[in-house]
Amino acid sequence: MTKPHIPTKPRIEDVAARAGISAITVSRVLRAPAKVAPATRARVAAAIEALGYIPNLAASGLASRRSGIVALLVPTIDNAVFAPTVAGLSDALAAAGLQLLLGDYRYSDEGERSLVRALVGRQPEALVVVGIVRDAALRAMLLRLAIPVIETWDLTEDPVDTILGFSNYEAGAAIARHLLSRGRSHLAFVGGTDQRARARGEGFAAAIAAAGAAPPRAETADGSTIAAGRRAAAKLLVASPQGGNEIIDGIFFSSDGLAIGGLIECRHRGIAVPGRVAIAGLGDLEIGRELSPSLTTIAIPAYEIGRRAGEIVLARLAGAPASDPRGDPCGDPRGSERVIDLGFEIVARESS
Amino acid sequence: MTKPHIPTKPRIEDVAARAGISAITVSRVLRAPAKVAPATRARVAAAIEALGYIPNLAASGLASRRSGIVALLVPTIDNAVFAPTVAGLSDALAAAGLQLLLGDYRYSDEGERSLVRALVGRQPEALVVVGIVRDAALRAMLLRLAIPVIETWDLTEDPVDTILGFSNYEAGAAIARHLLSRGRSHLAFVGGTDQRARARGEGFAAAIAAAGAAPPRAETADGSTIAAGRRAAAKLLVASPQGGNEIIDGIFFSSDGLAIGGLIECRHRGIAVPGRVAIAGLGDLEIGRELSPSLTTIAIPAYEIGRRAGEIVLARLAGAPASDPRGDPCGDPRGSERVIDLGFEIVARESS
DNA sequence: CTGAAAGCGCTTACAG
DNA sequence: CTGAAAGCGCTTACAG
Repeated sequence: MTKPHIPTKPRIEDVAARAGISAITVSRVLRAPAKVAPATRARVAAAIEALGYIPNLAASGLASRRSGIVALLVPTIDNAVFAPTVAGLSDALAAAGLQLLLGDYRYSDEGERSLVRALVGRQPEALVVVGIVRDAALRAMLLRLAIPVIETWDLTEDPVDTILGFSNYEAGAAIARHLLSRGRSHLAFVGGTDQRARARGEGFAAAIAAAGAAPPRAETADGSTIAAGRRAAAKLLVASPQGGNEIIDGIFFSSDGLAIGGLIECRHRGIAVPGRVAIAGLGDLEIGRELSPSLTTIAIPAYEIGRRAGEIVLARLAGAPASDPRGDPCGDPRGSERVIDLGFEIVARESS
Repeated sequence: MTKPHIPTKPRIEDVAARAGISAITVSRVLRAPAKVAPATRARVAAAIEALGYIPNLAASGLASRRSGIVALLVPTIDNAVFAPTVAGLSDALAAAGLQLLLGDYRYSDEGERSLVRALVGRQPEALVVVGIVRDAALRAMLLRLAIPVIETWDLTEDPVDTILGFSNYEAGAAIARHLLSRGRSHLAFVGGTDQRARARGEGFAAAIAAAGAAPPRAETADGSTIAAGRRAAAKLLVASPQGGNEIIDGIFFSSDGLAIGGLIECRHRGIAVPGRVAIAGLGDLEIGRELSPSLTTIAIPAYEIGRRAGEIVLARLAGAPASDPRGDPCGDPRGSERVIDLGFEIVARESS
């Protein structure tokens, strides 16, 4: 008596043979079990179990033209502020059995292009991007793809498809008004070079101009580390030769990581916060709440952005129409919005 | 004169037709350009460019049996300590054109099983896991898969295939000895419920026992948040009814996030660190270096773990043999090591 | 240096 | 409720 042969990598045919039926019925048990007789279903299940069969999702996706993949493009995975967005998206998609293919382009334009090509090659059913796709060729490519493309963490009037987030420009403006309302008049901005940080800086400067205050000084920071924040703060806090009039009394850092560096640099230099200088960041990291002084920040609904992006993807895959790119007010009333503002919140704490 | 039709989703056949050659030659241009005549290559490149052709990687993987995917399984993406490992792996794989498929099982055993099945269904060429695979059925499945499986962030004598990391048990023991050497005698451990945190706690307790000191108290923490660290610290710092003899003078938290919570709870309660209680964590987060007092911690080569894991995967895919599971000392001398200890480092700072 | 044939492991209509 | 045929978009030997 020989043991039945168990193939190392069983295919659907092996399961079918063992269950004494055809491959197509095995496929049905996996995809539409209600259409299969209970007895057959049980035999197939037993065969799957016995063989340890795991469907080849690449083959399945090729045949069905549904990959079961949603691609997510982030500037960098190594930034705590995006983690909740990834988690929110992952939660929303997991419920529908969709897998997340994560690409991290390290804030490089060239990296973004080649990464999108690599991700798109996997035939994702939708693409979620942290940020706005600016490259014209890339936009054109995504448009032709005809899959849902959800841009996030920003707003624009002409998204590729749908954008979901908040206005970085308005966030910068709001924190400027907050600092001005606290009596600060010599403000500075510390930000990264990415588009969102720049927009925050522009809004910050615009609100200051609108209030008639002195234009803000600006320092560039690499990344979102505490060390980068310290370096930028150090440059700003060196007393200028012109004297007291030029002394900065409020700094907005484009992210909490940088702002914490600012807080720490002030402590090291014996500069009182908020006594002599007020400090604010963005992201509402947990540590900012716990420091002394606690950090004023702009809270972003990061998890919510991810979750809503996932829900929009699911609705679209389930057949909801894309919104009308022409913005026709008489268009299909079911057409979803193209621009969804989830807002932000100024969280005033001890540092301002 | 009609414009040539450009298909929405061009296939390799469309490119071939436009270049006036066969599909197989297009495939060669993509995979082995040196084998194609330069003139042909140029025509194909022009056609690819004109059509915006992006190869279907699912079809390509199915035909070639090489998916170009490496799967990475992490307990949670929402934990800063693993981010460098993801980055290191991503860096190593990107150089070889391999894509990272990231799965996040949220510390749930059931989630781990179903996630592994989903990842494996994509036919990854290797699997990297943060942690040790303990589930016997899962181990058996991975063994049958016959792909490289690299477990990380821990050590064990019987990895599925290869393990790369450090001894969590020894890390706990080392930090216990450090605290004892600082004259601390009433120690406590705060840790999560995951396997690695438990191992750290066991090593901690064992070293304390070996030194003849009082056994450590232990508190469980959920996750790795500052808030969880504060809660656990608060329980430990309540003076016990028995009086001074029971007062804890040193706490090891299984991660820096928790330890920072401990630091903050002490500050709120007016408990001197390290005066009355010493505090230590694990992970060497940037913030720990900058706090006052700065945080004593166990530095883990997290980026290095990811990068080395990637290099091992690449070597194996390039044909390096798997090490002999039987550990035969006379076996193939090229066989790579099964257990690679990258060590850890006690970073003594002000908090201890 | 280039191509015709076969096949990777599935699913989609279509029949019955 | 179940199955035979055709095909998803590629690549692998094999020829020439």
